[in-house]
Amino acid sequence: MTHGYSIDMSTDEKYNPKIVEEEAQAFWESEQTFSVTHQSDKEKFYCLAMFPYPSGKLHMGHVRNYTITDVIARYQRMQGKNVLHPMGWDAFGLPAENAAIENHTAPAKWTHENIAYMKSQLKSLGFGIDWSREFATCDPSYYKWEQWFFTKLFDKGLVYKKTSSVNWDPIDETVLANEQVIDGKGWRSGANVEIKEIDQWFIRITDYADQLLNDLDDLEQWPEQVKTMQRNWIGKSVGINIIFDLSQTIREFTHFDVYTTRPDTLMGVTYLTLATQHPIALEIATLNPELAEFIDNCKSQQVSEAEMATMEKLGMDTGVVAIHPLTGDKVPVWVGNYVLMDYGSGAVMAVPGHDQRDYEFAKKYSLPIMQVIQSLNGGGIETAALTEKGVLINSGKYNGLDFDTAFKVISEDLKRSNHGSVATNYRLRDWGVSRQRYWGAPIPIYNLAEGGEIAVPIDRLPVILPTNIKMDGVQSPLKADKSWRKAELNGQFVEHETDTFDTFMESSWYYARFTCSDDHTQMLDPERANYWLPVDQYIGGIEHAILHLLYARFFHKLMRDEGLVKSNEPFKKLLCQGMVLSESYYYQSEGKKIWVSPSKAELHRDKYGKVEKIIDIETGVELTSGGITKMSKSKNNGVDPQLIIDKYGSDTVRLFTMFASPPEQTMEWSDEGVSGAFKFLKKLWRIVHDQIKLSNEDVIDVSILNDQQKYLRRKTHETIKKVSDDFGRRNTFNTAIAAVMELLNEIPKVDTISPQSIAVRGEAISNAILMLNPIVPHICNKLWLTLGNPTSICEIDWPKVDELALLKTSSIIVIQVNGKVRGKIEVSVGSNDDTVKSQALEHENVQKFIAGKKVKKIIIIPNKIVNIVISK
RNA sequence: GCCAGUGUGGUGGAAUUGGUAGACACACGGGAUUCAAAAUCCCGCGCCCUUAAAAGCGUGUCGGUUCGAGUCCGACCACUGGUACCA
Repeated sequence: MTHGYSIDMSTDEKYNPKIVEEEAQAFWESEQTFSVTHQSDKEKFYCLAMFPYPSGKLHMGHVRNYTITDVIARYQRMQGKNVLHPMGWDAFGLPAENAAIENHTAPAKWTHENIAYMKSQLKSLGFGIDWSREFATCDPSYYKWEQWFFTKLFDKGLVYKKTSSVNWDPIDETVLANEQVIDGKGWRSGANVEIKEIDQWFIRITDYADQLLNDLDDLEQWPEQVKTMQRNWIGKSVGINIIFDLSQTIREFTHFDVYTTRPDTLMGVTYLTLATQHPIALEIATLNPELAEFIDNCKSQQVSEAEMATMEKLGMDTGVVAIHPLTGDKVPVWVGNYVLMDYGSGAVMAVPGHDQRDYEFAKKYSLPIMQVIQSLNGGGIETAALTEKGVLINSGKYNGLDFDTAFKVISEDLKRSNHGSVATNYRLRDWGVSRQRYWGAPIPIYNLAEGGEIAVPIDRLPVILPTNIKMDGVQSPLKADKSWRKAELNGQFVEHETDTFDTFMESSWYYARFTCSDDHTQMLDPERANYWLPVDQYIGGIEHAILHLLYARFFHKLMRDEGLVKSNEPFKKLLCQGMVLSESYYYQSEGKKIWVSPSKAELHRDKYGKVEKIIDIETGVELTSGGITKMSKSKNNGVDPQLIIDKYGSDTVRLFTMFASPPEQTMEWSDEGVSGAFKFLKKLWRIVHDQIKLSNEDVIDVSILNDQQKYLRRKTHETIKKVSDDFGRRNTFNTAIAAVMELLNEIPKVDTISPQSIAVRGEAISNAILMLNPIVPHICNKLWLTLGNPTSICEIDWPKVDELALLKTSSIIVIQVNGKVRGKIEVSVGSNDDTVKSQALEHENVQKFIAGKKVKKIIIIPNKIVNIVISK
């Protein structure tokens, strides 16, 4: 270590984090402090962090996430609750396959090594975790129950197989994840990625769309932004399915459907667009080589929504026309690359006058644009589509109708002629759970020789993933292993399904399994699951706001309907923490940016403390700041938590992480901030050791306290009040820490001689230690004993506010003139408004501003502000 | 593109319900202690004018509501997360 200590301090008075932390951790381990069992007589609190993917070692995001969780868990424990704080591993996934190819090892080996290392790191950070409940999702004893549950869903008809699109790498002959497609090319092969249609398994989440939407209203302790995102994602809309007849029959096709939420614009339809894979489009293409070529070219695109929405929209006239269901007019039918066959009916109606994307498409291909809605401010459609709702024009008998009436009348007319009906639609699509990958839970299905599928019988579960394999990056070892695929059922040959589950399956129910992970006879033990669930506080990254949280909510409802749990929702209170950022630095070399780790950058500041020069300490090269960005490999700006733990100890890392910013915001890493946190812990250590030297036996007698002593007592209890609110309700640990720092800064203002002063100081210090305990538990564990307390701080309750200590006799009131601060006065608490008014008007500086002006009115906010409003 | 956020001193951030903008820290400057340094302690620290006090300006930009706006409303700019196969 590079830090010095006061020379006059004896050995045990030095703050040595290594000794203090090892001692505390050994104590918790030997006492089994954090192992819990369900006790129906005690109030429970289930505190859960999103479990980590075992990628190798902990990163700062993990440290932040698990520190927040641990602080809340320890705080709730001090409230006397039975706190469950478990941990496990989200162990299946793509990175293990990539690492396996790179290192020529099996994904299982890599994963288990990572788990062992990361577990040791979590222990060294002093998190109060009940490790007896630990599991990894790649354990057959875990995914067995997931497979069992899937077969239940299969029996209930909630599971089905259908064709859907994937990114296909034609060189590696493999399916690519969206993140493996870079600029339209496969990341490994560099081949142009194509869209391919394959058969996949789906779970009917859309059957639960209404529940998932409506139950959001019951989640009072979820951030509003997350609920809004989920509502928009589910995207419930009421519209009309409209049938367009073809003017001529194409093979067996006489018509097709489109869905619209704007039937009021139906008279403005000037063309219709089919997906390139629409059966009618494919049929027309057999006789139209030009169209066939267009459709073929459209294959070279990706499946991601962002890509679909931003790519150039291309289309082609099929030459076929459809009949407008209201007017009987002929409407041209186009094929477009921006309509996907997977979603909805694979066809859309285009109203370029009132939809911006249609407008741009119509301009590009010189298609007619019609205005059928009148603008409120009289605007036309010369430069852009008019998307607001309004009164219908150019719509024949519908002219003059507003949106609601037009919707009703037009839908009735369509219904009468059997050309449409009102329909509720969701943006949400069914959950595709098939992955054409190896490192996942095998989907428990037998494919029958004569076609069709059945669920693997319960007595044959789990379908075990072979782990002794080699990966080459081309084909999944599961698909390649012919003997694994073979199976026999009732004397018939059947084949195991070779697709594995989406890893969101495992992360959708792990929180429930933690309540009873030792039960190998059933998926969940109802007694324990219903005692602990729902999770009282769930904590994880905002990046999971939609997918993970929606799938987990869905799974919970599925488990409820299977009779496994009683609650409707899995997570009562949700906290989404922000990302961890750090400064990045680079220099230019041969036109390329070479990124240098922040640990190698030396900052030179001017006399105002502003950075004026950055030097690479290894090469002496001058560096440029690349800004503060998310810690990443590509910018070489990651900070390894282990290095900081080794240098300063876990308490310093925990303190800095909690102090740097409130949990929901992004957190910026700063080496100076870390050493500041360490400095504070040394100060805390010294304050306690100075106090015990004062050797005082007196207890506080409130009747004999002087003003100074009363002030410190009030500060102590104000701080307890604030910190309790910050921990329990607001989850703002940064302001809680700041409040304790303020309290400690007040202590030196009280003398060290009078016994009552020493007692009041002692009260402030003891409470500060208790309040800091959830954040920096190792040092508090030690200092609590140093203060002479006989029992461990783990057994002590959270401090209580003495309301009498909070009473004040006077308060400072700000005087404003026309909203600007012009002075301050001290008034006794309970003064009447007239007294306050006259005192305010007499204030010398205020007089300067109101002299010769007419006072129009005076606004009084009790104990805070007097605002004198004068004419200008 | 679409959905959801964020923007405050040199820096991280505070201001919880529309009521003193900058708490608490970091950095920096000055001082004490020291043979010297580290560590520690004390003082100062939004900008501008100034010996000082007072005034003026100031929460991404422009506009609005209000006695009073960082906070509410409208428009815009920049950045971030998600966008269904990264987890």
